[in-house]
Amino acid sequence: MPELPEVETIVRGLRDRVIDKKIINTELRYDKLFRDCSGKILDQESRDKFIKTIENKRITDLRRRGKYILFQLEDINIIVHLRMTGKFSSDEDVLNDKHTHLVFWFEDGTFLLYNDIRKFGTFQTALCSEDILKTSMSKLGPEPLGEDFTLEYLTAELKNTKKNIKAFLLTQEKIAGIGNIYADEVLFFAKVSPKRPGNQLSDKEIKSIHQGVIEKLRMGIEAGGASIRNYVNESGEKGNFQNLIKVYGKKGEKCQECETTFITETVAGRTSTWCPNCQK
DNA sequence: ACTGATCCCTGCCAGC
DNA sequence: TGCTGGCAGGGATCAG
Repeated sequence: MPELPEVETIVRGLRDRVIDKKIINTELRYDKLFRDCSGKILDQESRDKFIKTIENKRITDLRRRGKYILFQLEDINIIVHLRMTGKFSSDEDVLNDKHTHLVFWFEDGTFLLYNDIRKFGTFQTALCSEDILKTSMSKLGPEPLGEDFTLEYLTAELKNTKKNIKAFLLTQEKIAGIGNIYADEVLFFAKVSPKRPGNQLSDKEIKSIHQGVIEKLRMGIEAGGASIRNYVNESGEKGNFQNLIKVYGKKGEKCQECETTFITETVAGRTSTWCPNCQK
């Protein structure tokens, strides 16, 4: 599942491939893919209109914000969220795959396709900059690898919440880009149980969580993401972070630090795995 | 302020 | 073998 490091890997790989390319045709095969800025599925008329609007536009920029990918097409924006299984590819073998839902054809004969087995991914259209402000992307909290994610910020937010730390880490409005894998890994790193309320964490624990967020996400990017299930980057390559995972998904396995058997339970509505001995 | 359920969707796996 | 049911998962949304 693409989280910040996976999305970052994809965007880095895609930039050279699509920036400055002019779209001459948009082949949409799944009616529910496009949404408006509030997330509502576009009806046929709006869809057709939008596709017409981006015809002959150039992709002028491609950026990541949290887990979102922002395509800038001159004056128009498309905000993509890959959710669980969304992928971009330029592989001809995938063109006719039954899960390929969109193909952008470029002037130079190349193409970019979007493939998504579970169809959870979304393409939000933002026709003007005011539209962007209405999307959930603009409600995101600080980038965890940016300068706004300071220890002071994290401390203030955590002291002020009764929410358990796992739920907090997954709240995109507080920190952008963390999902279930990196949340579990960060908490193992920080030796904190996912169930601990934010306002009961010590300064030392908050510092470890802060450090863990930065360290684990950096490791994830460096490894080219985590290929759990079927994540591959824009070139169809797997990442390596799955080999560096210490706790996520290791139900019934033993902690490599202390040999205690991990606990797996639903916390914050997500399957969570942790070491009851190391993580207090 | 926060929790929990529901929805979207398909692949996969266990059980019969 | 082939069916069925349950589960996984991000995030929006809504009820409590």
